[in-house]
Amino acid sequence: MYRSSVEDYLEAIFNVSQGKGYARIKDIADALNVKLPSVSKMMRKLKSKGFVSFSSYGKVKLTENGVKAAKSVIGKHEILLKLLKILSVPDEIAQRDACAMEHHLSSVTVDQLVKFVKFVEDNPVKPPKWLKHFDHFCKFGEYPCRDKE
Amino acid sequence: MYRSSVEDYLEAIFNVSQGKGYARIKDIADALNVKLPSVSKMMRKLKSKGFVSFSSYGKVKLTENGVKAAKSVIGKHEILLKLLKILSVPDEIAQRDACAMEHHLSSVTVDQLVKFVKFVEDNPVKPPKWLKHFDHFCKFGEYPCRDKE
DNA sequence: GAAATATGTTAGCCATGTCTAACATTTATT
DNA sequence: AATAAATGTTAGACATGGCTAACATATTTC
Repeated sequence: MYRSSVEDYLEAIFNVSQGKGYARIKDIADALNVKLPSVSKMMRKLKSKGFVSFSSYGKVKLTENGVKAAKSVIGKHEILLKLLKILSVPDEIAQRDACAMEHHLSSVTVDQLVKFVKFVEDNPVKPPKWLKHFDHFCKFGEYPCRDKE
Repeated sequence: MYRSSVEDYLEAIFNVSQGKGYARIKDIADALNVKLPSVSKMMRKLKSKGFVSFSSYGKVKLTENGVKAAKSVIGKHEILLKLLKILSVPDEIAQRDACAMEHHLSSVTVDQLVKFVKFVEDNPVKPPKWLKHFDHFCKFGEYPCRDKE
């Protein structure tokens, strides 16, 4: 596979570090489904970019900037995931697609998605009536009734 | 840039061929913002995959399979574009983001997006009430009124 | 604590897709 | 038709990110 990149690594390191406070090369390799040397190589790059601190055979830790960058990626992932779920994309597929698309979302779009998800989640009526209509529309291909929205 | 790939080329060839019925290497290069040799090289690949027919210094034409593949990419692009526009992402940014994400959408997700867009577009009330509420929510950060959806 | 196992590193290769420079072919211009 | 301009090709380089094989260091386990 050729899709992984700096952002995937940051995300993986962040996730793997939860609790432990650091990541091992192996953890990252497992998380991303790549081999150890690929991780070793990438760590040099990440270090040179100031995203991680680590020395040979040691623990990988995100720097402050690394955490910031990781959170940004994870934020995109989460928001895409929420959107896809709202649109009734099955969980597993939503996960995969969110993962694949997260690198390509501009911040403007992210902002809009955030607003949309908030709009849905904060709606006083849960779930919002129109969403129920959407569910119905998905199942039957037509509106539940001609004058609801 | 490193993001272009077979799918981008197919899309570009399809678009450029509209009307003329074929594409020149230069057209494609301009459309994708790459140099001529990059296109030459990719054409060999596309030809070997059976997506285009073309011979040196000649015209590039999509094969039947090429057209099919191109249309699939373009479909994804369009549906993403529509979704982003519904969510009030500015046109230019929606274009760029749709382009960047189109390669990563699974067909299941595409199906859902198609349904969602259809749900919005076919709604008897135009624009749907909830969408107007969303607009309001975007502008003011709150619902227009406590009992509408 | 010595041997076995697990983890990490280095070196070197592969594939993708980009580029420039040099050369080839077409097409347009005069 | 000869020259100039535009377009296309080839060769060779670079960067990214993946891999295997061989070696190095840690960690277990006995």
